Amino acid sequence: MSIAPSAASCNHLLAALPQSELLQLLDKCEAVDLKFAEILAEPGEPIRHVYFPTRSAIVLVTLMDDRASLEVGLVGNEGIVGTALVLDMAVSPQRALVQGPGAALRMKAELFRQALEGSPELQHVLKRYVHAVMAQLAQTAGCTRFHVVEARLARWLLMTQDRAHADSFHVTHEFLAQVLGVRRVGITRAATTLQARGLIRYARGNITILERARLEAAACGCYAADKLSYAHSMAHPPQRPAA
Amino acid sequence: MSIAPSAASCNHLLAALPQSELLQLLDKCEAVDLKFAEILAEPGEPIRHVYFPTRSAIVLVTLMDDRASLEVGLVGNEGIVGTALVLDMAVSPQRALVQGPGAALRMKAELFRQALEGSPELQHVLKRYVHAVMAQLAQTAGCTRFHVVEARLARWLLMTQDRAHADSFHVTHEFLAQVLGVRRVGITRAATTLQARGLIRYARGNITILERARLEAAACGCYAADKLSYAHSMAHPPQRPAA
DNA sequence: GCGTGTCGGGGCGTTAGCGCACAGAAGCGC
DNA sequence: GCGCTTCTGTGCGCTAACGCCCCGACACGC
Repeated sequence: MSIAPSAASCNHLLAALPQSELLQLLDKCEAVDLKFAEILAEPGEPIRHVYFPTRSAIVLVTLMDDRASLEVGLVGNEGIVGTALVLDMAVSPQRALVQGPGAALRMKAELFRQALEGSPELQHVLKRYVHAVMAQLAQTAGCTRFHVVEARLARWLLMTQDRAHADSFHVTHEFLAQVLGVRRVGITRAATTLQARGLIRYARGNITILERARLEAAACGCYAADKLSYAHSMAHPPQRPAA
Repeated sequence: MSIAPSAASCNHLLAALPQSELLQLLDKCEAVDLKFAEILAEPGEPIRHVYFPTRSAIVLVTLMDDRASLEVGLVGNEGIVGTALVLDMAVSPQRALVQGPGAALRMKAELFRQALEGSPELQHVLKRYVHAVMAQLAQTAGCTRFHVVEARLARWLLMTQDRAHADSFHVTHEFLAQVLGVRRVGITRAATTLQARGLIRYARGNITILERARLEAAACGCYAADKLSYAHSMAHPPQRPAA
């Protein structure tokens, strides 16, 4: 099975690789179609595949006591699911849950590990991505602590839009509550306000972003901070640090 | 200047290295004595040195809008300050602040980068440490969201005790408030309760842990979870993943 | 058409933590 | 010993979010 490099380069990490490396990698990948609510990894369990989303979005969720959970990462076509492997670990620390169904490339963990070992370029790109994830994680932690639900919701919608590449997508209040670590009612309130202000529209799980610019204004600064930090982490990805 | 390997191996990461690698590394290190409240790194600024604490503790703090800040990491003799370098990045995403003054080894960033490039062993150990840090970051994010100040304070004291290797250390309520991202008064309340229950004692910035076992019971499960997760990440550190 | 499940909305009392302001107490320099 | 600074304790009103429970509305399958 052969995957067109053009399709693969929807993923920014893959796109950052030199053509030759990319082709080698694609040889070991298979194209998959991720279904909504599919679980790609469970905390404590060995990682079987890594995923390069091309047109899909995955949330990383940390599970606390029983009912409580919290999003600690959002992966779209700028990233990869399975960062633990980059850090020489075999098991996932979080649950990876498909939120935006769609296309992704996946690769068996063992093949990925080998590819990594053989390619300093790949290592470099992925290490920088891991750095971006860490920075985002720290930002999210602060955001969760200090910002109100409405602003956090706005931020999340923007981040998702960036990753889903669509103005509208499927997410219920219930799901958002899990992700943001609040009650469903909290989401309802915040979403109602945003809708009343004409920034979004939603009905039965389908959310549409109407006015992106104003939604950005409604979000906390974390959204902008994240973008900046990501851009900074991934700047000049094809170069080795020695360069 | 030569540093005794015995002193160096107070740091778990260094201790995990083969003797030959360790000696090479120590050659490029210098022993320093970190002062309380010293700032080792600022967000956005290039990292000048990495630090291997041997008998000191450093907090990593993410700065939000102006007054607000939040601890996102605690580094003692199990870790290193400057993980960004392991991920091929040159700048620190957070502020690194000395909380427990004491001895550390430090190394110029450039020498460290070279050492890293020349030693897969070192890379391996550090990558696994980065993984542990990430896992802890996710845990902390959830903890900050869901757990009450008292439990979080208990957890923090335990973690600090583990890193400071002393039953008593210097931290004011004000400092703790910054670190846990709450008001000073919130700390006062929680600390008063813990003191009334006989778990700790404090006076003018000097906190003493009296009953560790009961303090562990007062802390949220995150403390235990962290320990487990760290142990898991650092298991078999000297082996390559291929082994 | 009708039931059933999913989704969104509302109410009500409770609570953890906030912001602010002030007061006592212990250490430190001079 | 005096005064300043740092550290800790208290009071008060406020608010974001909680837990719980129920209702209406829409959608889909039969």
